[in-house]
Amino acid sequence: MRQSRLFTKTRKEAPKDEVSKNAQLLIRAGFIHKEMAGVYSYLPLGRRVLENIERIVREEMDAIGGQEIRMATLHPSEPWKQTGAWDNVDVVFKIQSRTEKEYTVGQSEEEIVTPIAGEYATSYKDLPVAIYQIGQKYRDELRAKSGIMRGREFSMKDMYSFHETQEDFDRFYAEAKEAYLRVYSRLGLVAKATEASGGAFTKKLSYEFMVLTDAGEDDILYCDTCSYCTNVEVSTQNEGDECTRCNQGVLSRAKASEVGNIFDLGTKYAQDFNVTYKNKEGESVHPIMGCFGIGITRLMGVIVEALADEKGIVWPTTVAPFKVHLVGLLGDDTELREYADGVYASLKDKGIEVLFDDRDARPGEKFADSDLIGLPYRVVISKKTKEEGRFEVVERKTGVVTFLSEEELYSMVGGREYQG
RNA sequence: CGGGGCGUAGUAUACCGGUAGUACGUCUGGUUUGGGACCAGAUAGACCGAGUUCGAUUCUCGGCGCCCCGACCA
Repeated sequence: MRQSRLFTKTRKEAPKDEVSKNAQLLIRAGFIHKEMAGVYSYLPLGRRVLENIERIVREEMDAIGGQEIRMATLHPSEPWKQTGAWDNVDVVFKIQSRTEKEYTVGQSEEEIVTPIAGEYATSYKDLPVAIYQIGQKYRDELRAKSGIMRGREFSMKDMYSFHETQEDFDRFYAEAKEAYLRVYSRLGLVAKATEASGGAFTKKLSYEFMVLTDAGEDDILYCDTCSYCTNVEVSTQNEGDECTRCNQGVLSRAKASEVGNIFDLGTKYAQDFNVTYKNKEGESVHPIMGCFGIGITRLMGVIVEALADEKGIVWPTTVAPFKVHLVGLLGDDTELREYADGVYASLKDKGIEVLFDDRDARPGEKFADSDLIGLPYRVVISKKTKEEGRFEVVERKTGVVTFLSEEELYSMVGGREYQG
C-alpha cells in the first residue's frame, strides 16, 4: 500500500471527547472513526488489524474442531421471549418494525444456534459438536465507554458446544482453555484464566480470560508463583494472602480487561427449545451446552492499551496491519525514488505486507507518523542508505536500529508469527 | 439509571449581550528536506428549539449529543 494513496491521515491531536488511550491513538492514527457513543467504523488500517486477529482466532478454533458458520444478526423476538432473555436481559435491543412486529439484534446467539444444532445433532453419534462464528454483536449498554473496549456494537467470536455428558464438556473446556491461551499468546498478550461469577442464567462458575492492563474494568487477584487467578468479585481472599492452590505464592491485585469467557450453560437452552438427541438406549436427552466468547474488537483495544508507548501504537507482528513501514526520504531525487519503488516492489514480491510512505513530506513528520501507526519494522530509504547499499531497520517495540543487507532484511521481516 | 461536566471552522482552543480570534489541517505560490520547517495569500465555524432583549454564539428553559464517576455488565 502506498501511503500517498491511503485515504486516511494521521492527526496530531485526539478529539476532546475521547479519553481512553486506545481510542485516542486509533483515531489519531486513522484506524477507526467514531459514529456515536460506543460505535466505531474500522478504516483500512483498522480493518486489517481485525482481520489478523480473526485469522488467529479462527485457526485456533478450527484446531479444536470448531466449525465456523455465520448466523443472522437480525432476530425474531420469539426465541428471545422463549428463553426469557427478552424480559430479563437488559442489554437486549428491542426493535419495532413499521408493521409493529418485534425484532432484536444479536447480543449473543444461543437463541439462534440452539435450534440450529438441534436440527442436525439428533443422535449421540453427532456429539460433541462445536459451532462458532465471528461477527457483530449489539448490546444496549447504558453507558458505552473506554473507546472500543465497551461498545454498543462490537465484534465477537462466539462458539457454542453440545455434549452428552458433563465429563465431555469438561474435557472440551480444558481444550478450549488451552486454545484461548494460545490465541492470546499469538496476539502478543499475557492472559490469565480466572474464576468469576456465572452471569444471569447459570449458578455455576464461569471462567474469564484476563489481560493485565490499567485500562481494565475488572480487579483480579493472581498468584505470583502458580497460575491461580480469581476475580475479586467472587474471591474470599485478599491481596497479600497466601495462595490457597499452591500454598507457596502470594496473591497480588491488579486491574485487568476481560478478553474472553466461557459459560457452562447446562441444559437450559436445550430445555427452552426442547432440543434433544437420542442416546444409545433410544431415549431423548437434552445435550449439555457451553458457550465460549472472545471479544475481537476489544482485543484490538487491549493490545493498544497494553503495548502502546508515549510515541504511539506498538503492534505485535501477528496483528499489525502491515509488517513493514517503508519510509522514503526521497526529496525530488528521481533516481532515488525509482530505487525506493524497486525496494517496495521486491518486498511485495516476497509476500511481505508493506506500507510505503512515498508521500512528499518532511522526515520528521514521516517518523512521527510511523511511530504513531506502530508497524513492527521501519525501513528507511534515503540517499545515505542507498549509497551505503544497506537498509536502516528500526524495530518499533525496542527502538533498536540495525543496518542490514537485502538478504538480512528479508530474513528479519519474512516470517509472520510473533517472535516474542 | 443516579451524579457531574461539556457542545464555537476538519481538529484543538480563545473572547464577547452588538455576528467571532489563534494554532494545526486543507488549497495556491515560493524556499526547504534525517524527528511534525519557513514566508506570502486563501479556505472554513457558534448542536437544535423556545424564551428574555432593540439585539443572543453569549443569559434562561427544554431537547439532542458527547465525556467522566457510580450502578450495571450474557
